Amino acid sequence: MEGVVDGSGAQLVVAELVRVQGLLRQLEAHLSAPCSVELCRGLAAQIVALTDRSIGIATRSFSSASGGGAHFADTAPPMPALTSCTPSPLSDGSDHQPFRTTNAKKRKTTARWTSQVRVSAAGGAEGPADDGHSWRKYGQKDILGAKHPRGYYRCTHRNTQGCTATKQVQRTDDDASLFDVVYHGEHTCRPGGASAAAAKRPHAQTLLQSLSASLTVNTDTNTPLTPENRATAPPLQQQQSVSASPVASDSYGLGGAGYGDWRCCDGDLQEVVSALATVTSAPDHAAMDAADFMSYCFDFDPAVYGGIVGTPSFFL
DNA sequence: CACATTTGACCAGA
DNA sequence: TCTGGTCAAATGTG
Repeated sequence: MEGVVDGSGAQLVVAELVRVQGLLRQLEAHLSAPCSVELCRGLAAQIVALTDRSIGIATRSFSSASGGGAHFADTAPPMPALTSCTPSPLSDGSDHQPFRTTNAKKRKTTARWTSQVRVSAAGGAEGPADDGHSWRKYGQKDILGAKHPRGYYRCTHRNTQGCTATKQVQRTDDDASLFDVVYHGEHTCRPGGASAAAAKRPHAQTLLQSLSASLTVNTDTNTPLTPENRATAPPLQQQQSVSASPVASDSYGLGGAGYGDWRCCDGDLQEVVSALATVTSAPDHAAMDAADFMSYCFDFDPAVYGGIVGTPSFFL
């Protein structure tokens, strides 16, 4: 793995995971016998808080590592979750292009963006590390006030698979080894380089997705928070955890228990326990360093993505 | 030959 | 009018 993680951070993460596991066992014991809902709720809240802390530790540990190829977004903005990107026509109707029917040069609205990350160059390469998708450069612009031009990329499979994902890459002014990468839309094609990394974490996505859904329900309607009903959900800040972790605070669901009107659903606690227990009892989890933990729990691998950190895709 | 990159021009929103 | 996002012809590469 390319990313270098300091040992103290990894130890902290492991220690936190051990505590999570202990709480899960307590919760399991309470669930097997009649118990106070409030007690279970309290345990669940502790588990959530510990999970957030673990993620935060892993993030900080990873970002402070020196010499590695990975850097985390230091100012990751809150990310509006877009369930789909508006397909843009492949041709438009400018005056001198008779085959165009609509205007594709129309500037996209800011609401279309999905994530912004800061990544490092791969081993001194000219651009950021491979992010697992294949991109085709379609433009470059000098940006006012910026030292370096901005490159515009779209998914190579735009025409063959209708994938509308695009990204913008710009070298940062203050550190030439760092790049700001803004992704638009979502990939509807199959990634290439990420497949190997995905194979390393066979069930983490599914488990954490169900965990997220289980932890976050509307207490008025008793319905889980889903991409479909998210539009009617309360403001994002009511769903966020108090963790300072950029990953956790940008995520829906995990930090949702106990905050705002969206609380842990008692009936789903068993599922939560099962999901968290599986994650924390993952093979060799005790030997995981921070990077491995992040890789296992979230949909990215520093070795593949060069340290990209955004909202895990399954939270979008 | 197919595909990717470069680059000047076009265009719409601010 | 300025700025930034996109187009598309020209060019490069394997």
